[in-house]
Amino acid sequence: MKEGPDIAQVATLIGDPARANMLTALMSGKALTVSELAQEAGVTIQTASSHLSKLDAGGLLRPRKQGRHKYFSLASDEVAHVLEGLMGLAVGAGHLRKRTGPKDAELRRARVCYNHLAGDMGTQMFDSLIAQGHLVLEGADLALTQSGLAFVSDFEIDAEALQRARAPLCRECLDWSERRSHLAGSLGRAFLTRFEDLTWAKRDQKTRIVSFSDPGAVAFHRLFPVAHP
Amino acid sequence: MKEGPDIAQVATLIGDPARANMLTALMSGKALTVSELAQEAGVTIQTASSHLSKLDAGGLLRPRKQGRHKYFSLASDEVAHVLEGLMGLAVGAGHLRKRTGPKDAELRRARVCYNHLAGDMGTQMFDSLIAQGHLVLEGADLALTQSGLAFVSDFEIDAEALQRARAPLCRECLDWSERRSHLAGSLGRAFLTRFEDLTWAKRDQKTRIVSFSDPGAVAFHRLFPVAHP
DNA sequence: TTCATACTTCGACCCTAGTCGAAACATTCA
DNA sequence: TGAATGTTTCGACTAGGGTCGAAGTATGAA
Repeated sequence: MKEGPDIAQVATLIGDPARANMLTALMSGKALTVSELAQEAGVTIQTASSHLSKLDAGGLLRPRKQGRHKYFSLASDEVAHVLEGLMGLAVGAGHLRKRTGPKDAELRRARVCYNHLAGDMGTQMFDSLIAQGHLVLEGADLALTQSGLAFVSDFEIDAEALQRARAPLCRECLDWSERRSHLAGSLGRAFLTRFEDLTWAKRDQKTRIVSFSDPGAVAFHRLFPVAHP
Repeated sequence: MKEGPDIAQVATLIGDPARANMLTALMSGKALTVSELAQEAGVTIQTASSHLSKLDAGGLLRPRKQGRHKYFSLASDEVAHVLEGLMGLAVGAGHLRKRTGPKDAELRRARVCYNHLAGDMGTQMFDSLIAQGHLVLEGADLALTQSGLAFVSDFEIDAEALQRARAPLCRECLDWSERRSHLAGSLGRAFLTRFEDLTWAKRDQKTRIVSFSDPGAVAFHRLFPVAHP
């Protein structure tokens, strides 16, 4: 009956298993080529190409051509956010791909959500920033306080430069494993990058797992203490 | 490659146009029947029933059976949140839905629902009983508290006798004009009977309208005060 | 009881959309 | 230039699922 800009088109796009696998792989934040995504999805390159052009036409991807390679990444934080939300619903429905394995535990502890830190440690960081008064919830929005600005500067992140960019500095992202919020936005990205620069943590290329070194984890917990660990 | 929850299943669920229309209609927060949702989606009732059972199995809906009606609402805020995100991704504006319900103002105000009071005054009574602590929600069930028992006894209703009968004492009933809960069960029936005995109200046999006398309405509102009338 | 309403299940039709092989197109390198 | 690699397009096949008619079940009304 009523037609229009419906959520069905976008959801159908995400709904195909091959495309969902591709999008999940892109949640690592890395840009991947057609061949790589074909392997992730378990289909041939021709099929993958077809899927990717559809995802691109649907505005979910950002393609970048480099020589004879074509790199795809998620179009925006909003896309990643929706995907994370869908994962939460899938977990709630009990539709896990496989039973909880060792990799699953690592994923729950710390993983990459598009380009920022998610999992148990992600929510810990978020909670700690809130508890210390560095971050405040202003209605639906998230804002960095004065003390938060100083805290971030001490950690050698140039928040003011990030603020000048048009991308939102702080955003809340709902965690599918923890069902709680963690920090997204350009600040969330900056934190993860900083962790890597300090060699506190390392991203696994194949999975979305973020593995902290022992001294890195200690430093992390010193920086982001929580009341009841 | 196959880590994390399977977003494809839930996305496929949302991806069908008919189901997407249903979910969009439910974004109003109201509970809708199978027939209503069928009309919203532009499909037959059989098709709608099939879709709704799938959405339910996927954990996206919360069904409530009410006599020969079956009301569906979104399962949680998380579902609504994801749908909102999908709408954001879909280019273009959303569409407004037409409203449903009885047109007659008298029916909206007070009417008989099976054997108990429904309509605006019915939900007022329910809300007031909850607010005064006479009634509590215990999970999915509704229970009369100690103070509620005294309150009912003061109103000369023998709740203990009703409790001995096999019919449930308290039941939640979803209002078809207010789309909110009111009191059903044998206690709900007893309340309405008592209103009639006290000549506070009179029920019209043909139209289901319950008409309160002026002093009856005053007494009713004194007995069941609400915070924001 | 009998009828009416609301919903579910069954069966069959049909059509979209995912899939891959083959081949064309594009880019880099020797 | 030609060979190698990466990606896209075309065509045909096919499975899965959305659709509705008809029959079946459940609840309420007369």
